[in-house]
Amino acid sequence: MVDASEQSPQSGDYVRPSAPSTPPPYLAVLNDEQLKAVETTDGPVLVLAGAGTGKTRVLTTRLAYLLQRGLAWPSQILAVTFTNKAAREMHQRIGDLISGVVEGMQWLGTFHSIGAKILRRHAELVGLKNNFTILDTDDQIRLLKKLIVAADIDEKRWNARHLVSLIDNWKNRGFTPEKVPESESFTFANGKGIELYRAYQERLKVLNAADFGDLLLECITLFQNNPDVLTNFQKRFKYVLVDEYQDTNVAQYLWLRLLAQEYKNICCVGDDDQSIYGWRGAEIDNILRFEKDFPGAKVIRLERNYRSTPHILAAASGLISANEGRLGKTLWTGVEDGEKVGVRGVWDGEEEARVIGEDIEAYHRSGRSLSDIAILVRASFQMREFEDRFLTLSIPYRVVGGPRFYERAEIRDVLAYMRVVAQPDDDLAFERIVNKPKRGLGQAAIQTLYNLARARSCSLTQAARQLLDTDEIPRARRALSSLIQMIDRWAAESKTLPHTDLAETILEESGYAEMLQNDKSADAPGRLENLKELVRSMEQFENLAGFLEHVSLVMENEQSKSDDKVSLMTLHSAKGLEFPVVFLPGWEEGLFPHQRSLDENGIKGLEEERRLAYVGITRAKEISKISFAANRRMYNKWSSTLPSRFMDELPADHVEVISETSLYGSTAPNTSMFAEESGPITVQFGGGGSISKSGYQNPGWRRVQQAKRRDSVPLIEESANDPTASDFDLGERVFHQKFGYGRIKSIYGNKLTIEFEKAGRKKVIASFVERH
DNA sequence: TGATGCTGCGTTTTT
DNA sequence: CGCAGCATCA
Repeated sequence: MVDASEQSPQSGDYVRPSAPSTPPPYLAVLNDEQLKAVETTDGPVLVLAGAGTGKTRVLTTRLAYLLQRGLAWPSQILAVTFTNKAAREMHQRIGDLISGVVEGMQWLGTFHSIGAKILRRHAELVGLKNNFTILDTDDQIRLLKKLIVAADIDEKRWNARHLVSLIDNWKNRGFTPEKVPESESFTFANGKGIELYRAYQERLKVLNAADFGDLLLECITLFQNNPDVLTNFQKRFKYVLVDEYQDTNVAQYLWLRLLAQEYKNICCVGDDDQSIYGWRGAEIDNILRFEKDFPGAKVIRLERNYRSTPHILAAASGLISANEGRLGKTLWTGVEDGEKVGVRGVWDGEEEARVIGEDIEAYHRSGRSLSDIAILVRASFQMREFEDRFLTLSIPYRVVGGPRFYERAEIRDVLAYMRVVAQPDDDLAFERIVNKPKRGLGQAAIQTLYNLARARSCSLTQAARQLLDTDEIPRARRALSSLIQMIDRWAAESKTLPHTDLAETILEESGYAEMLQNDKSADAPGRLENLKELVRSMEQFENLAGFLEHVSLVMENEQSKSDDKVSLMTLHSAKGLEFPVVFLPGWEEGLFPHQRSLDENGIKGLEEERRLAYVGITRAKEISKISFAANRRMYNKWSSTLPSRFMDELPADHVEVISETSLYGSTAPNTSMFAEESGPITVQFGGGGSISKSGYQNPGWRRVQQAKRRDSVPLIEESANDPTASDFDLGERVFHQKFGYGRIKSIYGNKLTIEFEKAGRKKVIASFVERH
């Protein structure tokens, strides 16, 4: 075990105890723990890398070290990441460290790209051809919809989207149809779920296609059924490196374990406190269990933080310590002082946006770049108010993680043409283009095609070829024939023609370009422009297959970071980023932690939400400002909200209450600083989650419990749209816990303006005052 | 084949 | 409330 005590917070600069005679320069920049993580090359290693502790540096240096010490050839190292961005960054940085070696690193990439690579080499062993298509969620839904209808199941009751997530879930957990547990077999359409899963897998084989889950699961199947193939890979990979291990799912774990079996030199880097993707299959237990899963594992903690100020670190650490299931780390920094984490209550979302906007303007005036500033929200609907505000203030901003290029309809259409050319059995692509542009191949013709394909269990293009030899479809025959001829011609040309030229040919000959040119709608020119962009982007690829692989595996969403703009994004997409100034709005019960997370996943959900909060705070280098609104409009209904329980979990010493408004009173001391313990309390979101069993005892939590007990019926207050909804009258004399006696001057929904005898005019929530 | 009206849904998102 | 997806009709 590694003892963090070895390096005390005081020893900022240190001398390594037994430095090798000539330490390579790239090792000299590491601290003790980092160095240990790099030099511990034998056996399983878990590097627990807290936020901002130099994780990427360790990963890349370790790679460089392995290579430079001659411990492995570039081709003998398997290095996996989750995102293309991370893979690219690693690639880049290794190249910077040692030139000329990166080209040989064929096994550096995302789980999915490497899975696809392995699968393509041995596709025939799992019933695919090596040019198989990779389907995205959209394709999956369309395919499953058909299977559901074909199985005579009411698609409205049991919708395809739901089944897709079930199947994905099974695949994430490493279940082929045979292995799905009995207990889960009835979760869809009274037990037909598994049948559909099986039918879906069969259909994929006919279509010569794999979905994302298959890229790993089929790999595992391949390894299990073909020991020789597995052995071959095991012997190849002398070293295995895994980034963001806390995000791995069960299938990925199994995959890794199989591959690392021979040498057992597996190094996983991650942070259990930053596991925020449980909802899409990430299994936090993978990292928690590491030492059990890999006997003899060494655990190295990176705890020195190079990003944030002590207050920010302490606030985040205090918050996350409320979680039970964690390995535990103590982050520290050599940096001195800095601002406390700001916490601010506002009236509503609009005010929140206004106040943050003012702050941003002030920071900007005092010389900060806008690109130093980020606003991190829990849910994307929160972005709107900020966008509105930024527009009126003309503050330039960028939304990170918007709609994606490859998801646009016109792009998908043209890609479908290319898919059919590259892989004629790709029915989903064929269906997409068969009558686009319109060529008179309507419902009836397609149905005939479809029936034949099903009967022969072949693909649509194969069925089409057979149909053309008959008199089955007299009317559409000519159109179908010419379409098939076109596809054949393109397929032939694809062997000689550069793929960009082919793309242009397809655009012209298919009539797709013409269709857009004749389209008079406002966005048609933009679509054409997108298509040109698509063709341009193909240039950097060697061939059509390479390009298509890229498209299906890389949902690129790069933005030029160079402009000076405020960043607006969700907490999820902020992971891995850092900003000098971070605003964290919307810390309200029900929104954050999100009610749904609590309802569906109980305490596990709550802990994941808390990790999300931790991720949010730790994005900040210098300044971090949290806020919550007392009222929030969702789906155009006003609701009063309670401050997030996470607010209560921030250690008071590291928090500063910013109270420009006298919303809840300004003198509230520490922990339960915002809540009025008196007065009837309404909570926005309903539902009694299974979390009530939890042992959470903080004030915020207790308040929610109280509220639930008090009025067991409606937890949702939705009357506020109606200006007369409050049961107070104008001019009525009321009493407020904090402000004393006063008279109501105006009423809007549950907001009252009251002229207090001592405190003056204040806006308060109706439920916080009582008649007098 | 296109337009129209209705219903249901509304957290996070990569590959 | 606003939107997407569907069904229905002309």
